[in-house]
Amino acid sequence: MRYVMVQIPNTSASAPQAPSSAPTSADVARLAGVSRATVSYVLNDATAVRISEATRRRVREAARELGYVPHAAARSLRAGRSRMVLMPAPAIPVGPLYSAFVSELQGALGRLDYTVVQYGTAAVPGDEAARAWAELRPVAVLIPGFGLGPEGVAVLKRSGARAVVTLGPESVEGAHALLMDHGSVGYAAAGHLYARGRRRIGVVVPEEPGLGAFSRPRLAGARQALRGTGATVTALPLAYEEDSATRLAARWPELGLDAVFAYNDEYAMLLMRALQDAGVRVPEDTAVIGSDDLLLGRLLRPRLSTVRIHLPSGPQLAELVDRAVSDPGAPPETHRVLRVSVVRRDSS
Amino acid sequence: MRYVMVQIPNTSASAPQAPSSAPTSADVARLAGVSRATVSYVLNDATAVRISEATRRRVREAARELGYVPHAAARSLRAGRSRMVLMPAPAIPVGPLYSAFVSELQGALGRLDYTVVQYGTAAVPGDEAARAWAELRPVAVLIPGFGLGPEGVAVLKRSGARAVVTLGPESVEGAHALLMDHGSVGYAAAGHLYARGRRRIGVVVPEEPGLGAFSRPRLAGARQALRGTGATVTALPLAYEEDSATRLAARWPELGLDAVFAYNDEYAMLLMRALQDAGVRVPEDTAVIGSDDLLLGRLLRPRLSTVRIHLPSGPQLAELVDRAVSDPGAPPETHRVLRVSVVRRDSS
DNA sequence: TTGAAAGCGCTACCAA
DNA sequence: TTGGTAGCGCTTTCAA
Repeated sequence: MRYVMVQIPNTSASAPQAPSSAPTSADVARLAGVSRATVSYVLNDATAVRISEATRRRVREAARELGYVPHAAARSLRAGRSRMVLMPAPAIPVGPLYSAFVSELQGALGRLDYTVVQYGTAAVPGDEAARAWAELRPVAVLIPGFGLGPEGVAVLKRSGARAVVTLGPESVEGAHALLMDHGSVGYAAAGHLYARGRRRIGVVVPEEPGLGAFSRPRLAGARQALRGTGATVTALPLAYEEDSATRLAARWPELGLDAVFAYNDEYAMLLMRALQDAGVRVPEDTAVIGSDDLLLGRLLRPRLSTVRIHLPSGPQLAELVDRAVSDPGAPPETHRVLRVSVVRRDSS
Repeated sequence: MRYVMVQIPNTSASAPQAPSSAPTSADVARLAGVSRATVSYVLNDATAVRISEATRRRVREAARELGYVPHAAARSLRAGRSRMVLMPAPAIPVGPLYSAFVSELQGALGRLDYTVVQYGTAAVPGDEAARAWAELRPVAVLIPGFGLGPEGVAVLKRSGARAVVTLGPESVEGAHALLMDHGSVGYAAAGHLYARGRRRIGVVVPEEPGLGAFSRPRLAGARQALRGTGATVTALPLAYEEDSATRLAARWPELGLDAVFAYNDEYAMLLMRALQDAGVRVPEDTAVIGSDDLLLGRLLRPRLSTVRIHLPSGPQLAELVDRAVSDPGAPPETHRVLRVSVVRRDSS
């Protein structure tokens, strides 16, 4: 006859509250000497049932003692819905403007009792990614940028997302849209330069991949602002490196430009320095304007003119999300949220 | 006799695949004419069972047709574990350095088949937040910054987190630690200034809340570098605004400093401009050094000296996480990951 | 005032 | 090769 070693599971009676695994509401119930239902009532402050104060205390005490933490997945599985708002993290590093916006938005949604989660998207193409997001069954999805097609929206909605909101250059069929038309940035910049008497205008287009989504519309906006005026627009590819700026500045005489919209303040600072080093006077020979109104831009001499960009307020967007969640049947709203204003300093 | 209008639920036989709710594996099974078990086998490419090619195709076809997306919560509830790595989003807007690091890390973890999720923490105090994170039952938690106590770590572990890793200034009982000792930044900066012959050294301390976690150790590091040398260290509160810098620069003569470590390149640029405007010559009267090696710092004249900070590589950290998850019993590792090097340019 | 039990969607064991 | 089924942790009727 042979004997076999058997490992006794440590949830046996001999080890009442083994720390090997997370305590469940059943554990709490056992310790408090009540049913699981009662535990649920107490911990969720259910108003429909009346539980004696003594029982409440016992349950709370037991939960605290065990370090009970409810299981969100189990809860939302049972409930059929969650309070998770999913937001794919932008693939490219994004500036302080956007960071502040996201942070404010998270706060506002948190106050409405949503849990905001940024999904580390990496570089998965649109409708593929939508499936991954849908697996989490978020109640709402906020998608910065673009790359999501109507098909992706449908996947999300079919899997229970009650609100899909895109924050990007164009609206997508079936989703709410916060239109951030970067064309207006280029439009404002070019309009300003034209008003200052400039007629041969360069527009910096970053070579960094991933910025095309912003730079293309900005260039197009500049073109549109000058359409029919006789002024010219020249696209100027530029990498975010000193070398690249130096090379571009060296070509300046042959380009014959009298102004440049440099995509944003960082590229503007880079280019302006290179131009000055190459003997181009700013703003006399060439006017320069950036965007984003970074503090650092004000430190240069001449102080950098810029296009200030106003993103929507967090509470405002949170409100939209909440409304959409409450009434998923409502037709998609489209808001143009990117407001823009020119801040003229000394470089233009 | 009275009649009552009854709304026929659209999951009835008359509407086989109503889009009202997300299709489940049972729906797929029904459409394919197989059992739910078979659906699970096919869609998960289970190797333990052999399913005929014809059946596989039928199942796949049905899933595609219904737009079936598996329910992650149900899956991990059943499995008892998830592949979610949770990372609280830092409360304060953080620079490109850190963004790049996070992005790289996400990629690396993604390649190891983890799902990275940034939890919008807002400003919940440490051990309170830990409970919220624990509700999601992540398999690992990466905590940037600090503010989490041993109690929080325990909560996370008890609720199933197999790896808890802190990325911050000090290690926490029970958790793996990637020690990012910002003292070394101050140490390197002050050491450099001393080696350049400076003896009365200012250290900028940002007034912005939330930066204290970085600025305090940097200041302390500078003090430590100069301990016993006879050189002095003066803390210089500075807000990230032109006014504040102007006021500080106005006090410069009375401060009698011959060098300043300006927290980082941004504050350094701000202060250097103000100093120059106030007639202080850089580096002759006062040497200036920042940190982070921003491109923009090279654009100033004199070019800004800086302390370059090297964060750990994403794959390296991903490896650590994966190891910790595989072997949760292993003792916590502590790695000093913040490497630092001085880049001298013209301002020091 | 409390408890028993069903069931959310999924996977894995065991039988057929 | 496929199906039946238990059960993960939770909430919520319905009964007692």
